Amino acid sequence: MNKKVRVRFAPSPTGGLHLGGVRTVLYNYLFAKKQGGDFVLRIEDTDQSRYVPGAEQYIYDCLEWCGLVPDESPKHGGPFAPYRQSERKEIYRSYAEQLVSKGYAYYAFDTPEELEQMRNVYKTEANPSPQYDHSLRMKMRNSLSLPAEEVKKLLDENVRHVVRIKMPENEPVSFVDMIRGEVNFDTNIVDDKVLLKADGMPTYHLAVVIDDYLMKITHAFRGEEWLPSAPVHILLWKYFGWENDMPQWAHLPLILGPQGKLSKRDAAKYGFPIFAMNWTDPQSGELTEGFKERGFLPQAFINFLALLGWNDGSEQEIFSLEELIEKFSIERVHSGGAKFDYEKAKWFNHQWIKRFEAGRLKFEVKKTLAQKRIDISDEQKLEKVIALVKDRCTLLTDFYDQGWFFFKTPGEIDAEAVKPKWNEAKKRFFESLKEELQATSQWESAFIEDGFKKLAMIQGIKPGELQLPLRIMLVGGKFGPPVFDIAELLGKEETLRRIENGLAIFG
RNA sequence: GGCCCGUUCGUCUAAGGGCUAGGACACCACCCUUUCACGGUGGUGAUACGGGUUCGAAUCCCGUACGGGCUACCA
Repeated sequence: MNKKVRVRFAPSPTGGLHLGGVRTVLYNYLFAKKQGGDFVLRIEDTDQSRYVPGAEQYIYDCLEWCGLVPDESPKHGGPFAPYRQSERKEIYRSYAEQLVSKGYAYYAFDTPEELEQMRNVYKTEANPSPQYDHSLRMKMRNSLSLPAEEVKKLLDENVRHVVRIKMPENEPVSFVDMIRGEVNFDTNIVDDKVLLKADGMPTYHLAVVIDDYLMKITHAFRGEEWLPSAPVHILLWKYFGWENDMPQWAHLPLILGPQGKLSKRDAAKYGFPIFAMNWTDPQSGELTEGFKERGFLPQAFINFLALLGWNDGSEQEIFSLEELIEKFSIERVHSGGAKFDYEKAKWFNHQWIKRFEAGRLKFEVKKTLAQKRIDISDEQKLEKVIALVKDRCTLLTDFYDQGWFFFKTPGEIDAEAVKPKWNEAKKRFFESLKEELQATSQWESAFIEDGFKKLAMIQGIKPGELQLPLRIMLVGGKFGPPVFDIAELLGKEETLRRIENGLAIFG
């Protein structure tokens, strides 16, 4: 009997979607799709104090850009709605109470101040962060330590309280991680985690177990930072009596920055993006640039993320999403963290730009140019420009630097590159070139080059010495594709105009 | 401090007991190119350390070191 594969991702709408998050989605998605299963997106807004308006929509936007569209989500709907945890409050409460009545959890009435005090009192050098656990719980104010009638009174009076799991003493917990193999813990080292907060919202620990169960999740992938709390989740599955339905776990390695874990500071310090798309914090107004806006193609973004911690064992590096789905295997995911290398990320983008036909890039390039106030009316010309310059573009934004002069007459001209070697003979050459081009009816790169070289020979000047001045006249500087290709694309009229301009400047 | 996870060129990684440890990014040189790139050829460069097990260890085991994560009414 094969259960249909269902994997889930549970982002919290607290800000930008970073590389680690996208990669987790990607691996979830690849794993599910490979087996014809479902990719479920659940919104983890269990902490309303951290909820950022707009962040949920932003997550959908990022996933859509990446091409990783969920089968079920608050936005897309599905058979297990609602998928937003704030809309499932009642469910969590009743399950938490079930746990209390079974004796696996208890009510705790300690105030934040009392918890703070506990931590200060029991803090020692050997134990810098004392935990609310089996050794201390009887010294705190909860339904285990307090007389039953007092507990009842407190509950009747609606005194603020939480539900905590009662972690057993000295009980080994082990599970098999799909990436790491068997992982063992001792329950002594984990504290009595809060399951239901005083505001009635669940913590991640409770929500993840209940929702994975109710939504029939078969595989749960998440970041390595969750490994230490895995025993809490394993125990909850057991306490609810759902052990046979527990998903298989995979804890993905972290993505690291140049010095330790990848952070927004790294992004600022080293000048590379860490979010999929631009994220503006609605509170501070602070903008963090995304890969999309930096000029990445989603195919390249997905490609390099997939390879950051996984490979198919061959030497292939360029994969489409379809190929990734076909070749992905969780067994080949690394257990060690991977440092993010922006240079390599750019290389992937370059590869994708090169492999795409000009027509396929047209839409994106047009947008990029529009941002630099170059509006395209002639789409055919744009396509030709793209075909001509794309091999030298790493980011989509490079199309501006490589191609703006096809659409705009250069204002500033790098005259210094020409003037020192400028003379009467060269002036005469360009004047006669102008006349010859004027007269020609054939306007094609090879033909122009041929005429140019013949004329140079007649006048006794090396063509090489004349190419740079021509280039400067046409584009304004020492850059761009082969100069006669530029002339062809520019058209006869514009080429002649720019040669005239150049002659006026060089004298 | 405690617990957990990890460790192959600078970076991402291949090699799951057996050739001179392979590839990619980056870097360097040469070629191509009378611009800048692309491209081509070649080069520098790694099994953290110490013990075992074995005819044989990057690979299995133990210890050490280093790195990372967790240790919240955050996820």
